[in-house]
Amino acid sequence: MSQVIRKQAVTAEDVAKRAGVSRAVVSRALSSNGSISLATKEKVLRAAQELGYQVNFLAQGLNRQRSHLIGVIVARIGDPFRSSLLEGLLHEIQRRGYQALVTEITGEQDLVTTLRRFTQFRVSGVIVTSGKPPEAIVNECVGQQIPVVGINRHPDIPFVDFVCSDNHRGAQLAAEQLVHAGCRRFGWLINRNSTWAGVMRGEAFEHALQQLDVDTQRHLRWISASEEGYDGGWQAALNDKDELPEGIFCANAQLACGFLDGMRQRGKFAPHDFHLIGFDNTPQSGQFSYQLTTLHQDVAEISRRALTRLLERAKNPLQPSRVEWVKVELIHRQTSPRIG
Amino acid sequence: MSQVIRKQAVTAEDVAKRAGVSRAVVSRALSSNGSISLATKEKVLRAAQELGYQVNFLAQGLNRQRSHLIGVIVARIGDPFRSSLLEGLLHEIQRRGYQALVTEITGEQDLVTTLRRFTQFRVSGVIVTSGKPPEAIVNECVGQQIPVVGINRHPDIPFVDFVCSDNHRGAQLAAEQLVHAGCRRFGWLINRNSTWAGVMRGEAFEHALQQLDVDTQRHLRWISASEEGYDGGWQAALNDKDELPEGIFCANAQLACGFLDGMRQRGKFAPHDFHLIGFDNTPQSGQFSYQLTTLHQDVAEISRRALTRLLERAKNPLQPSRVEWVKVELIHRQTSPRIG
DNA sequence: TTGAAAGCGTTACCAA
DNA sequence: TTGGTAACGCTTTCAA
Repeated sequence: MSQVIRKQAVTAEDVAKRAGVSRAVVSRALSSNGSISLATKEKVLRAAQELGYQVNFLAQGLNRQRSHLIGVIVARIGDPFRSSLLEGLLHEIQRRGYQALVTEITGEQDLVTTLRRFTQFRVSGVIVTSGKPPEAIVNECVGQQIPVVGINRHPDIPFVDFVCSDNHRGAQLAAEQLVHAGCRRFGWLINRNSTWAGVMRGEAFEHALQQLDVDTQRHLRWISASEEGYDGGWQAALNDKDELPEGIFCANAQLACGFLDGMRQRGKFAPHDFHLIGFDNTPQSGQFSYQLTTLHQDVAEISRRALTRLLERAKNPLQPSRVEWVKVELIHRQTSPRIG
Repeated sequence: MSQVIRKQAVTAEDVAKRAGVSRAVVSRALSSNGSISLATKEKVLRAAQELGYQVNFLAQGLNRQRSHLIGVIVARIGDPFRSSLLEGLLHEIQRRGYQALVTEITGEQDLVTTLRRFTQFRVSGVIVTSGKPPEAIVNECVGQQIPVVGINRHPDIPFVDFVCSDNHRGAQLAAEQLVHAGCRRFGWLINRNSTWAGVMRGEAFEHALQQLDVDTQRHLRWISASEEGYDGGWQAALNDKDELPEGIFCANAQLACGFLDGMRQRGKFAPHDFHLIGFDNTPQSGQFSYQLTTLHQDVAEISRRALTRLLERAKNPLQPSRVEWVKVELIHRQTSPRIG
């Protein structure tokens, strides 16, 4: 039979009493901070165990001026890539003994509110995976010694670190694959109001094609989607009435899947009628119905690096801003098969 | 030029000094808790504004014995339905002025750790979307007056509320659709170690078929997937060598998409060779390549109800456990088209 | 090594 | 209506 016993939480005071020592000793025993004899330490730990003592993180954080919380800013987690990034971050945050505070923002203005709220909780760090926080509010964080790291964001804020997939290399791999596959006319598919990462991939793609002697003025065409995600790609495929390029590179996976489906609807198939390479390598892109050739973003590695940067900067807040480029890998699937 | 000014956070003391009042008055002015004259209130608010004062939530929480945090337990957010549920919950939590503490668990044993950690932050409530927490630890929460609500979980813990999609009604709608579409032999696709919700859908499906005069002993067959998600469905389709049922109901969307693809691989297509109805209505199920007929789970409504339950129970912790069934809707798409 | 005591920033009770 | 003050539970300095 289940019994609910209403009880006050056990405090350090209780443990101290039971172990016959002072509150201070209890604190030392549990935080291994300050000297204590092995005997008393064990005595205290046993007492704590017996009483089921749990530190009150609010009190601890108040005293230390820092909680064990890490704030994470996300957006549109319905998007498979974003949810897998969040998953990676949660995993890493928890692995290192922190607890994630997650906020989903829907517009840039939410960023200020959110960041401010994070500071009110005295977070140990902030991870921004979406939006571009105004420098003023980021400086408030920096001023309060709260490390901030941006993921796949434009690295242009002092004292903030950035971890990005290597878009440059990714675009290069895509360009090489398409050129070697024999494509001569190219397309670059991206939605309006794309993120910095998307824009960068496009520029890098153009540059990489030029390096491969493609006359991008004549043979590279931009295909613009009016909205983001699957629907954007779908619409773009249906609306684009110009000649279909032979090799298309796309800013992300969702857009690519939508485009692929839109083209199917029009009776055009990859790789027969065109080649298509996406970005992200979401689970969906590997499914039977898509089999999208794509650049893989190493979410686990990105997450690890983000946390490492955060903890590094906590130790040394004023070190110069660092940018880390995480390796990407070309996954060969049906929409642009491996050559040779 | 950006300037980082290192500064201590502004405290209520600072505001008090500036407004020429006591700390206590500042607290009242901001929390509208306790009496205060309009004049002084405005004076204080102005001072707070000028100094950019932000309440320290750690201190506030310590004093009030309750933070503005709500703990959310999730798993496998790579799964589209789960990420959209999380999205709905985050939205609702933020809308009500709380902050979400999110933990992803990978096994049942993480639940205890997580729940305990939530209590250490003195959360205002806990939302469990995955796993089955041991009653003992839930009772610890209840004992500390922390409301707990389960989503799509088996409602069997005292003093805990539950919000579930109406699986019973969903299965009934599916059965009716399939029967009316002329199916005579039925299949029920689910993965081993399914959640309670999945199992319930299966039982309800069987029951609904019986109500429609189907001899389920002879004409309902279970198709079991050895793993969950898309891959589970895919494998099930490839491995299942018995006669293909005419009408198949599936425990969730991912499994259904995988099954659909696996069948395609085998040269079988819906709705030509069989009908298929899934659950969840994830974005993917509406895409051109799947067009899955499916039961829609109203994530927004589920989230709203969950929060409402939580706040209700905070006021009245010992009220009897409540279960709310949220309406589901059959979305007619290609894998089992609307009849007539 | 240990304990006393001074915070950490709020809130809430109780007098005034 | 207001201000003083005692919590809230923990950490850390400083003496002992």
